[in-house]
Amino acid sequence: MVYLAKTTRVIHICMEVNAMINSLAERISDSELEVMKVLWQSDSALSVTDIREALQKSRSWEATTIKTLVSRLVSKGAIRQEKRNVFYYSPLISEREYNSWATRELIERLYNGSAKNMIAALVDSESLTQSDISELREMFRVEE
Amino acid sequence: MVYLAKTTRVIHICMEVNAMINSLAERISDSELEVMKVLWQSDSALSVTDIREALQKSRSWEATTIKTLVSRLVSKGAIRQEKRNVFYYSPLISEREYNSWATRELIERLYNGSAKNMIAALVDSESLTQSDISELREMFRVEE
DNA sequence: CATATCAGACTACACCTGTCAACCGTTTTT
DNA sequence: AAAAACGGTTGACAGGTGTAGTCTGATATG
Repeated sequence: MVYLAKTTRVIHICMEVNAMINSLAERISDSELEVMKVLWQSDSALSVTDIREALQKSRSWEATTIKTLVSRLVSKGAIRQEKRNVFYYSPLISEREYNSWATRELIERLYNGSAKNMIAALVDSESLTQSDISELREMFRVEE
Repeated sequence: MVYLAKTTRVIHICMEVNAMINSLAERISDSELEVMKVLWQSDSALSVTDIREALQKSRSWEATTIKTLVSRLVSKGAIRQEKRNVFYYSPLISEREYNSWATRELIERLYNGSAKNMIAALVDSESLTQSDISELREMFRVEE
């Protein structure tokens, strides 16, 4: 994990570039992820209020809590803020990228880097429903 | 994640029971996992010294560090200690169980609970090698 | 037996995370 | 214009994590 204590502007820019190039050097925490999901879901940038509104149902967070999460995501280079009247936030890393990064990380951590091992484990831990399996079978039949 | 603010003894016992029944309510951290892996690899219980020896190559941790990790794992109910001359430790949760629990958790977190979505993502992020794919195809052909 | 060694307990400390309150300036409402 | 509401910044605090030092009692060794 990379620690960026006192980020100067320069370092900040580097982080952004970095985030774009190899998608994120730091983990996104559970709560932060909730915020990311909201941003990913929206096609335009959102303000804190927007985010809060979107989360109303699932999480009853105070506005400050969301603000904190958002700030942390900015420091991590996961999202970008853009000043209009108010700050608007949008992701710097796509859900797709993040998911596959995180999945890869898990595979590294637990399955010795072998995706196949993971899938095999899923199959024989009976975590897959019958319909999962048939869809997967379909998928692998078509894929070449 | 379950937070137990002021844990009373009772709650603590519940946690332990819980850990045994449905294998672990708390996450195992990265460093802790290294220790778990060593224990999983061995068929007999190990002392801290044994663990340290096994980790010699990969991690140059001080003995106290390992002891700390081991203690934390004991509190979490992930391993058990057994007094001989010295304490010997062995897993309470199997690697298999842990892996599939953690994988499930990731699927919940990122793929809306659908294992199929995760696998699909892996496939189209090109994280799978050609040989992974053929092995998987094999696997799904045989599975019924 | 005396000393050197070591295992285990306790403590520590910085950083991360979850959650929020207080304060402060700007914008909107009365 | 005064008051209310809102957005942003700072600070906070408890619990988790990475990593390790110190102390104390047991064990091994001369």
